[in-house]
Amino acid sequence: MSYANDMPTVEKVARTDAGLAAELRLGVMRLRRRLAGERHPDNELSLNQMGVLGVLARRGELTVGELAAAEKVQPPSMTRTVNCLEESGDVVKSPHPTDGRQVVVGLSDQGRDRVLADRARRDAWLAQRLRELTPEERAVLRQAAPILDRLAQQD
Amino acid sequence: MSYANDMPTVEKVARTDAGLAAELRLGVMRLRRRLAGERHPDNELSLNQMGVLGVLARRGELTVGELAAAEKVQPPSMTRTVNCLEESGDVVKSPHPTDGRQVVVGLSDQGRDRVLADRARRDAWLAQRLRELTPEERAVLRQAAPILDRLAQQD
DNA sequence: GCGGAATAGTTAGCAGAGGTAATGAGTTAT
DNA sequence: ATAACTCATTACCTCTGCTAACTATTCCGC
Repeated sequence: MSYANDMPTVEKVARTDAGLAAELRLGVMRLRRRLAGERHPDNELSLNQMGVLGVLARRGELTVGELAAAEKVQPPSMTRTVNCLEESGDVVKSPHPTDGRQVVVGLSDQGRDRVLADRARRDAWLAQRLRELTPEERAVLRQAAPILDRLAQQD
Repeated sequence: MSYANDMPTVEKVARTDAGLAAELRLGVMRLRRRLAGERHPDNELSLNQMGVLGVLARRGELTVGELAAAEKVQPPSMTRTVNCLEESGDVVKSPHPTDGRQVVVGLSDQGRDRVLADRARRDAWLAQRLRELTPEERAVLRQAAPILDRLAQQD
């Protein structure tokens, strides 16, 4: 564990909750920025679009509202993302069978293909970095990932 | 450890590096989104501005280029953020003593006051959530925070 | 059954934060 | 002295999020 030595940016000040909050915030913001930047030319889908396709791949067809809740965005934002995905032919919108207000969104065949191919490329950078970590560090992140997501899910 | 049960969004698929990458990406993106939203009215500084003030508070005066590198953004983006902070009186720009091309950015007294006051408010939401975790979970995040930041730092 | 409240989605408009390309000013090297 | 490079800035564009306002549909109370 020598990584703290050459890291002037994040010192070991995460002792208090406030300190941990600050460190976590910085790390999350920077990592997300890097992730957004690591979008090769062959990957025409944005991070958000990939996120939506990923949720659809995991959970099957969902309504716009459910997608918005899952991704923790407001409905209008999800409408835009879904419209964009529909235009590119990756998702299909269909009317809800019993409730005429709702719209059901599902993956198209193209979208299903794409989510696999693009996910591999999309996560290549991060997966490569993960591979460069020690097994212990990976274990920490493996435990941390669901906690992070849970933090994001809370009201 | 029962949290995985009521979390359909993030299953325990983070066994492979690719799976971990995907989970981590989702968690980071969602948490960052929540963080950006949790900005009370009395907090007039944006997340990025806070980030820059935080770096200056830790590392002292830096040039625009160094700040851009630290926050992993392109120089023009940092110029804009710094200009905004200068306008609000939180940082001071001064010419580099030996190199006329560079611009040195430092915290003003007001900025130094503000970084303390606002950081407390800014992290209140996250700190509160952290307090609701178990000590073990906090320990995981405490280990994870520097790893996340290190992932973001890598070329 | 019908009229008002609630809900789902959309549209319109705005702000923040990021990027690239081109420019200007200053420094370094030939 | 001039050519080449570096740092910061300017100009412009994109993406992604938000709120507010509107439409369409459903649900509820009478």
